[in-house]
Amino acid sequence: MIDLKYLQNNFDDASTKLQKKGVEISTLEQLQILFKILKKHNVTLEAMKAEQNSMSKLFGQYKREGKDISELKVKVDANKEAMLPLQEKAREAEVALYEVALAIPNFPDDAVPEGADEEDNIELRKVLELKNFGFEPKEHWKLAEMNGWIDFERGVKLAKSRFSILRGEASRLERALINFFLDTNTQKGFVEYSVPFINNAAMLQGTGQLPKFGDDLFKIEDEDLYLIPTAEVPLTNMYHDEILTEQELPLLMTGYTPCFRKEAGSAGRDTRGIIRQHQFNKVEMVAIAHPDKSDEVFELMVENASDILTALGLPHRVVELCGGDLGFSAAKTIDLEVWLPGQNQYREISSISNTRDFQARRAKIRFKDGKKNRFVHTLNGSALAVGRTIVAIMENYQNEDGSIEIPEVLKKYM
RNA sequence: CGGGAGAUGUCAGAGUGGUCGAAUGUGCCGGUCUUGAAAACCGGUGAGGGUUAUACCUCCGGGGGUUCGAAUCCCCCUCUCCCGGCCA
Repeated sequence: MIDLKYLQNNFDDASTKLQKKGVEISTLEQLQILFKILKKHNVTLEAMKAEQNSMSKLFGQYKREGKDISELKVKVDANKEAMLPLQEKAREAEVALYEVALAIPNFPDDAVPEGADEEDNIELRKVLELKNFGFEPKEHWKLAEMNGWIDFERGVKLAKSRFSILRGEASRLERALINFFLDTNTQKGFVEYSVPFINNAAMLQGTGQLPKFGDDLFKIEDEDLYLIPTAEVPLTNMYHDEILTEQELPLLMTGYTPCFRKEAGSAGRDTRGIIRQHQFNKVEMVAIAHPDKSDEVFELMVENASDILTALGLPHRVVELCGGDLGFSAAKTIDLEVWLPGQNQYREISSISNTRDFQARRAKIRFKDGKKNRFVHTLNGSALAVGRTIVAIMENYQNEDGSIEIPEVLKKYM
């Protein structure tokens, strides 16, 4: 959630920033009004409560001393009655405020490039030369068929479209990649976790998926539970509603989980192959950092993900997202896009974001800065998306006859 | 899933309608004593919000109710432990 006090005191600046993310000024004006109303109600209500408390204390004292209480009772009853409608109003104001506030995206950093969509993203650098195949490289779904690596039809039979089955060597490759990623991340200082793949609604609100993006989530029937769309949710929310010490920051975490997404708005996109599935595996990095240090941690995460691709011999480019392409929670995002020769294009394989204090505010993750509690910064990034790495290996390591080499660094894992 | 017990400050643990934000012990901080430490003794010490700082509000697992007033009474939920069932 954005800092409502900041919005209150720097309205012009805040609204300029949020226009980069397509937020209407009228929405922000409404939010500002709701915030003022709630504050006003709370101030009067607190004063009335204080009055009520002191009269109640007197009440007990009178009784002990055997004094007459009838007059006091009239006053106390009147005050109580006067509070009721105000309490109701304050409650309504709070509900209305949060309904709007929870749907407002994060401020982009000042340095984030202007732009409307991915066309305006900035390529920072390319890593590794593209390979010259000397023949027409095939797309991964063609290679999957030739090698018997992916069973698309039976995956659909078991669940529905956008589910698939990896077979034999492909399945082993997936297992090898997960281990390779986790080992690499651990060497960089990230602590490995195995977490629940189902989280409750409060956690999904903490990282920003709820309430606005519930349509993208698989919900457990009759329960307050959802399949996680990314390990970012459980890893970040491990510290939900906690106050950390400054010494334990930064907390660097990594974990492998399957991810479940409805892909509600993606009908017709990437329908062939396993680029876009309802269930996919991912190894995630999450960091909880001191606000003054989160930029350093961000660089570490980008470098780590890029190094993994380099170790796998996969050409890729590093792209900074423009304001219009930033996700809901992100203040800044760098995508790593891997080269897919079969598709003749770069495709996202990792996305690393600094959410600053946006998620920390929602999830109430703070640290002790002297006597004061301050919000931490939270960061997340893939290292890496496993399914898409398999695609990239298939397309980049294919031979003319359709056979696929295994990258050198993975051989000890196979 | 069935039966029983429980949830209070760092921890342990009292408190069954007002003087309770909460006894006592423990831990922690400071002091006395000591060459130094330990022990002993004395003093201080819960959390969140809010404020420049005070005031003030909230918090005894969570939510609702009764009452002028709730840790304490009533209802619902969650979690933990024990017993039984089922089970990887």
